Amino acid sequence: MPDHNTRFKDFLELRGFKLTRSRKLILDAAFELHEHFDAEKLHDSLKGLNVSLATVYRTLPLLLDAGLIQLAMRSEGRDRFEHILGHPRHVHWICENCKQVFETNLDELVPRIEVAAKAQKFEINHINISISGLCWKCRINANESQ
Amino acid sequence: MPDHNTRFKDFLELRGFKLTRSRKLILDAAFELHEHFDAEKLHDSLKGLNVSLATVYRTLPLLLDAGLIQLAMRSEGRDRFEHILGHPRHVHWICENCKQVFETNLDELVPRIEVAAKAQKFEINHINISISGLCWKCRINANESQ
DNA sequence: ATCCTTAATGAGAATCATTTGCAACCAGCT
DNA sequence: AGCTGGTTGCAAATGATTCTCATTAAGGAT
Ligand SMILES: [Mn+2]
Ligand SMILES: [Mn+2]
Ligand SMILES: [Zn+2]
Ligand SMILES: [Zn+2]
Repeated sequence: MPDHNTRFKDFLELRGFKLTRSRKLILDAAFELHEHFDAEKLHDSLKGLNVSLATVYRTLPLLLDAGLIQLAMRSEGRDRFEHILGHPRHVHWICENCKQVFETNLDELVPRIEVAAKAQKFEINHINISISGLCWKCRINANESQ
Repeated sequence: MPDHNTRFKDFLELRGFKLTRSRKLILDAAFELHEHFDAEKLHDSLKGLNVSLATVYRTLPLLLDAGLIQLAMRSEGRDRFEHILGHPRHVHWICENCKQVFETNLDELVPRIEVAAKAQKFEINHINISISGLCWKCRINANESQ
């Protein structure tokens, strides 16, 4: 059984929640998508399995609490998530023009953040760093057309 | 005339937009609020001045484009903004329990981010760093009750 | 200062992601 | 197999944000 499955099982047990068919399917779908996803995309990937969109919405907070997924960003009016296990922490670079999202390693920034956390006795649960601007392709186009 | 006023005027002129009564009022209100605000709070601070909420929503993107305000965070389903001029860049530490927001200086992290930006030829427009977890007060309470 | 053109506004309706109510269901335990 | 309280699908509700449209008012021209 994959790591994330046992982790979800343990989490639910601890909370007194039940491991249901829908929850299993949603978790697996979240780990089969190797890109950012919103509730609807996750639901689409379960087409034909009779899992309701409402249940997807209800399960997302559980996966968040369990530390299995995280909110990657909010764009175009929707929350976009990504699964965590197996994906190292990273920075999101979002091009305001073409909306593409690039990722870079976050490790080098973490020690400095942890120092700041210690200074104020803050217990870090989740670090979100997103940087918006123009990707190199869109910079070139912007220069050409000016 | 305050710095932000001339800046807004110039911005609107450059874009061929008009400097209207409502826009002036909204800008001033945004700089009189010295805390994070959402559209409704900004609108409330204009109570009695006959500025519609729709116009507040329409003006927010202008202030963003003009670099006068920035999206600080999204919480409880609403976008929260803050004015920029006079406020140095900072990290947001959000307590998941009491929802309080703390701020720390961001300058030490910026050089590293800029190196990463250069490496991928990304033009930074806005850096957003928010860290969620537990503030020191809520950590104590969490320990006591366990 | 008055005209003119056209963008901007207020008010309310519309949109749409997310949440919720509820009756039927089912996971976990005896 | 029988209980029981959590869970689900479905549909309706919610609420932040956007849009429509008739009316108003910037601001350049006269
Ligand atoms: Mn990512
Ligand atoms: Mn702030
Ligand atoms: Zn781009
Ligand atoms: Zn707290």
